[in-house]
Amino acid sequence: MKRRPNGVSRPTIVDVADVANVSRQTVSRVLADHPRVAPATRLRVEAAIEDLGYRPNRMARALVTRTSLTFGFAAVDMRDLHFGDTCAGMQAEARKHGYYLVVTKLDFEDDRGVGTLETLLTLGVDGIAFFPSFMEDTEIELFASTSGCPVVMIGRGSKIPHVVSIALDETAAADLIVDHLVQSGKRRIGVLMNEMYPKIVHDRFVALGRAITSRTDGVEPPVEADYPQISHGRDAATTLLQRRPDLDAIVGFNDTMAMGALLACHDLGLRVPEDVAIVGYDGIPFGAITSPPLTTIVQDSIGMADAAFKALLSCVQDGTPVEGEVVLWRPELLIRGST
Amino acid sequence: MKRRPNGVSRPTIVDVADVANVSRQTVSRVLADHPRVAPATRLRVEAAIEDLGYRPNRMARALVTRTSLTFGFAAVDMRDLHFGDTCAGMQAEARKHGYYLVVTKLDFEDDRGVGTLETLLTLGVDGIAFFPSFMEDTEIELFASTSGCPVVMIGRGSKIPHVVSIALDETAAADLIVDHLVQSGKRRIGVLMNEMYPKIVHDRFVALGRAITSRTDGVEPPVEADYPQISHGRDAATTLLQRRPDLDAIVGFNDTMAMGALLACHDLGLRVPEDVAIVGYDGIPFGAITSPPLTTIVQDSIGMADAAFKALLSCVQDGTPVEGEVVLWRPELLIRGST
DNA sequence: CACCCTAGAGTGAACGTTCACACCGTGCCG
DNA sequence: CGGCACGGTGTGAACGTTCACTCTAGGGTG
Repeated sequence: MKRRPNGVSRPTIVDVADVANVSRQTVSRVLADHPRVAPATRLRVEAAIEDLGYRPNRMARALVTRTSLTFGFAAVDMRDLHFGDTCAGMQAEARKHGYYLVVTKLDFEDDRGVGTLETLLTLGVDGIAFFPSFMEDTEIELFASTSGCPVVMIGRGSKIPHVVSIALDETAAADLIVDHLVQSGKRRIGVLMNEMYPKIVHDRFVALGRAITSRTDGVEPPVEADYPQISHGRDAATTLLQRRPDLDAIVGFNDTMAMGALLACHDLGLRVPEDVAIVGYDGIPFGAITSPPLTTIVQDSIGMADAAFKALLSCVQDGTPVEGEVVLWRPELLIRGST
Repeated sequence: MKRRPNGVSRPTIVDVADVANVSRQTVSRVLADHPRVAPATRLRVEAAIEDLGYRPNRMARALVTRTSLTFGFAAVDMRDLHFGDTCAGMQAEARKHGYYLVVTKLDFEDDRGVGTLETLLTLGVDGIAFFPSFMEDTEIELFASTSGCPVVMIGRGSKIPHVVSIALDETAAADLIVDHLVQSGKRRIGVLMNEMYPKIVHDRFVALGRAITSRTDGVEPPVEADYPQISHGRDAATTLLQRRPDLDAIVGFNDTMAMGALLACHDLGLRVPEDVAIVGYDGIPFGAITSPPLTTIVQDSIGMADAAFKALLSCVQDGTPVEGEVVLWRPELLIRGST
């Protein structure tokens, strides 16, 4: 048996076999619910398993089956509620299908995140879902093509070979926001980004820029680009509003940033939404209880998680290689008091 | 090489050995930075590794070394910011020491969580840290004593054999809160709990009850116990305040619950803190931006995470069995506008 | 010159499991 | 009654790695 730091050893399949007076293979068959085991034998084996408190070693199993029934999930920060919800959604789905989810923080310093994904591979996961916060598309493609397992990217709608991309339709989302703001009479729209997720930010920023220029044609300088060095939305928004006091609307990269902008407006004595309207992304619960409550683009994190899991599962089960597919998610604008 | 669903195979140590014209053992020595390898050979092996994109298989390695350099972490919900911060802290610490953290959701339905921890074991982790949301102490003891690896419990200060407990000093925290409320002239204190984490709730509830009875001696019915069926603090607080309109203070199990109570007061036209004072636990960032901002017991999630990691690491390195130790964390009351 | 030591490299076994195959006995069919 | 199918079980090999040991060549020492 296995000797471990606390002095206890875990029994192996051979220990069970000895107790039940059968061969390892018979125990293995019982574990796999194989039909050709005599009922009496099965009972003896099950008793031995119970007695010894035996649990199969998934690593040894994975080594020979080349399948660990484990998927990897990686994001920069699980406390971000959009990432967290997606993670929880995948976890639930995995559980339903007998899979296990190994979750890890995606680390910028670790080769922009590729190193983290590589580590997941060495851990033997059967597939990987991740948010591409820092990685270049070419890096992702290289990783996916050498990974030996299906790879799903969430949050960015680029078409990358060997990768399934699941993402919000940023163009549609930007259109929803800008249409709404323009209808509310807003014309000078500022955009508040966040350097934490440059790759996701980029698409969103570009989409908003396009939507703004196309809607507010020539009336006013259409967009104020801002990649703040400071992560906190409050400071970023304060800086932005001091530099551009004529702004009448601010779109935050996510709800947290937008809530920072809300505070900045309070600080500066600006009324929301009369002086400045504010919009966020994600639809986190806290956004409902700010004053005024936050207008936001709701992301269907659970739906995306389901789609991600199913993509991984079908690849693994069919053995079909991933071809590079983009699944766009339809955004929904939840209009509340801040606009 | 390894055949996988996307048709790509990952090279093994033997592939590297073949390319570099050495034996597997020599490659293994290069990987382990063994001194007795000729410089020329080392270079050849490193080139082969780079060429093939080889990464060692941690499962195979763990199988023979009986060490995976991996710790498991489990909590009910990573989106809870206290759990999330602790997780992030452990992840950072693990990374520093060359360890990998496998994170998982603790599932009530899975044998009250024990099943989840068992699965972590079958995955081959060298140690486990977890929040004991549903498990009975006896179950935890049984698990720990048969686990074969060090086990750290965070969030509950029970002395359990074979388990290191790291927890907030609930008595001290309750004293801080109640002293402060009494000094502010409050006498009828309601307590708002949350059925999601019954085991943590219990200690907190008991500590608050003791503190309240000892401070508000006989003047008024001292404590209103409430284990709401509804998880949302707003509903729970509304119910509580309708049933006990005489309450002049509410303590929430965590900041999220307390924020719900804040909303309930707004709903009912009660002024905070004049009519009802509100206190939470955890010190999450959103608590700073409510109106009024939330008074709260700050938990040092990162410090606890460090302590948990170090406990696991020293057990693994020294091979010393865990004896059952309780580490209490000193609470800090952050007084803001809600009291 | 015999001896031993050491640097550098390789070989078989083991970790805990499953896969492919072989084996044996029994019952049914022709 | 011979043959065959099949239920039930066991055995060797393999998965990818490291450990413990062995081997070889060369150099220093007495």
